[in-house]
Amino acid sequence: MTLRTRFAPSPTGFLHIGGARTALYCWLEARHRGGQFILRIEDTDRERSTDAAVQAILDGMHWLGLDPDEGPFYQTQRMDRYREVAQQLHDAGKAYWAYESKEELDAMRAALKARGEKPRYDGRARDANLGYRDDPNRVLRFRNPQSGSVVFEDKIKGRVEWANAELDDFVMLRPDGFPTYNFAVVVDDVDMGITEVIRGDDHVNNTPRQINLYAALGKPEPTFAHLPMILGPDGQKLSKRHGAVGVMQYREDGYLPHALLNYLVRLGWSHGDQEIFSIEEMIDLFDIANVNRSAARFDFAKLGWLNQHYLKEGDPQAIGRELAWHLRRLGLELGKGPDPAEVVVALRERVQTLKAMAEQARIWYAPIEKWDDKAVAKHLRADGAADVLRAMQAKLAALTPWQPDAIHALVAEVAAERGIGMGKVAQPLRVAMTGSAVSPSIEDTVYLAGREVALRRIDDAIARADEALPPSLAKGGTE
RNA sequence: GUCCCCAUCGUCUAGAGGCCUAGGACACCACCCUUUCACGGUGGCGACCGGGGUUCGAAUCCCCGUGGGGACGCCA
Repeated sequence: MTLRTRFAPSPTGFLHIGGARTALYCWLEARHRGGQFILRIEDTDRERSTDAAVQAILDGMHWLGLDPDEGPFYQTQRMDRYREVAQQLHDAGKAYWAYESKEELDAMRAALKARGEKPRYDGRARDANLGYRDDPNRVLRFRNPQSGSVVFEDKIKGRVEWANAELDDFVMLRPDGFPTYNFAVVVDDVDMGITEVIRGDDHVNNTPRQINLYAALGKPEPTFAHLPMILGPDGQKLSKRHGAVGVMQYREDGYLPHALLNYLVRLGWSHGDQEIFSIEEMIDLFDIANVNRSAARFDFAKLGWLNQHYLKEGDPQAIGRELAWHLRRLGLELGKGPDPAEVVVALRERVQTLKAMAEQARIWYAPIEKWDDKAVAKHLRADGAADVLRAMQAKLAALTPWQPDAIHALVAEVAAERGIGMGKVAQPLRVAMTGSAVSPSIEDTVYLAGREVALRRIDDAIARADEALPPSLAKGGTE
């Protein structure tokens, strides 16, 4: 029997970062062992499920490259099957109808809790033999064993034992005939031939119920692996206030899918001291049995480091296409500036995200918007700055070919002619090109601007140097 | 409240009784490189939650405590 894993999100929002890791592990486990990865949308909660959320999940998985071998399957399209299995269980005496109202159930739980017991269904309809009748409170409950215990070998947690006395007769079918989670999951996992269930930690205590269901159905149970949670940087449950939780938000924030995948795979799993994993290595080395037992905190700093690593290592053309997406989002016209792939090479050692890269690249696609007064005062109004700029302008106007190396040579030339340091030439020129004292190497900065723009900006800079100083900087206060 | 799970540097982790004076990475600090900012390089700071056992020997095994997390729905 080939291994089959599945990722089964409920479409009540975007693809959560924790869900993305679960999906990744399921996908890796399937790839590693030559099995199949199935996607199933658990949309039986009609109140909260939306089509937009389904699309968001599909988009997120596709962006990460976690495409399923089968699916997506939708639970709402399998209603007949759930009713069929429910009927079968009922006829075999393994499920029964119950009619308690919400109020009655609440009162029951409150009473139990008051006595220091776990709040749960007390099974009052279990042997009442109420049969089927039309009633707004009608639910079908599973007849869970009352004694003994359920034992399973979790691939991550090890041996887990659960007393049946802790479990209650959970609802399988709601009044509207829709299945509940525990029931639908088992029916689907059986029908879809799932051999290995990998899911979040929060499902461990559903596992014994589900195993009892497998037994009632007379089906072999799959193996289980429960992943520890991902916490926010403060150790609390990861939520919106921690920043991005939706996978597509990471694209907008300028992260590469590979970086996110690499970060996620190391969160709870490791292979010795290795930090960087190609997709092939992940597939080759990943083993669900080596996953940690404890929860991990999300660390944006490390994600940023990984992202920059992939920015530096990746193919500039491919990253350039992704950068183009960000440039357009900033409202910049690609036709007005350099090839994004060249921008990638110039900026990838200075930023951690594509978003930051696009913002820094703005100077090559649009006029300078912001002038750093301090930089202007210090470098443009410095003695000799105007002279240096005019000299550079003249040489740049005649330069062939228009290449970074050649531009660098001009800067060195101008500095040598005047017996001054490179910084005395590069900094005024940098401020002229960008409006600020910080940018990539001066030759790249000038080269990417293009000759026409470069010459014009030098004119502008010289004019600006003659303008009145802002009061705060008027008296020689250049620092 | 009841049940379940977890516990190594700030963070992610290595560690399967002696290889541990506990290793790596991110972050942080210092220095070097340098036309700015970065990148890079070198070095530094920094942890086995506490208490009992078991053992010649424990970060590693057991128990208790403490702390954290999860679950207890006609949500998934």
